[in-house]
Amino acid sequence: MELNKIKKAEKLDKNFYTRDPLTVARELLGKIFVRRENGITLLGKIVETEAYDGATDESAHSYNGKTKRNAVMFEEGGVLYVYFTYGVHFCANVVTGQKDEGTAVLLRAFEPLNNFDLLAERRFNKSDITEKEKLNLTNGPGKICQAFNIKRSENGISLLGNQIYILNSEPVSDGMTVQTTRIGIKKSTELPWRFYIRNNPFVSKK
DNA sequence: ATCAAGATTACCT
DNA sequence: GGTAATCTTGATA
Repeated sequence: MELNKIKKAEKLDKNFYTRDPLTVARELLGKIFVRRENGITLLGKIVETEAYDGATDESAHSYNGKTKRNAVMFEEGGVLYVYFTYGVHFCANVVTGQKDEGTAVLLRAFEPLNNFDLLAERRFNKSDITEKEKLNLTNGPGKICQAFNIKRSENGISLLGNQIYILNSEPVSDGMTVQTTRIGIKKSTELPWRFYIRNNPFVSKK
């Protein structure tokens, strides 16, 4: 079965994460995000990402330097940066680069691969969902965190541990990769730092 | 102490 | 297409 093959893939290592955020954002497409809790393993294929770089990018949380909120973003690549926004949602980022650079990749959408009942319970308070609702499980940064139970307590967690990590996969070809401008920001809107897999139905927006 | 804004989502017309 | 929901943080005083 396909899932068994995925589970045997290798965990992405430190060297993957300590590169620049644009490269990591591009290469994270197609990789398998793993969330383990209480013996349950949730799997999601990463289909949409955005890069943020505090050095030049006014929309990055890290642009104005380190604060209590964004401190994790300044750690060495390979940890998870989780923040709370609009009083409602959490968003999860993969921290990239070297220590004190303040770079990260926002995880914007997954294609869910297993445990659809649990994901549906968390998102819609029911396990039976329509095909349309299935597409709405993890097609946005806040939805990912709700479905995969990522919250404050996961901020700063290492991606090299066994609770949350990412598995390698075949690279997504250039032809299947779309690079465009980011969503939901008001500054640095011209930067083409968003990546998604072409024609994937779980991407948050065309 | 006060206040505005926010890397969003769901629901309304 | 418009907007309410809901709360934490960081800036300013």
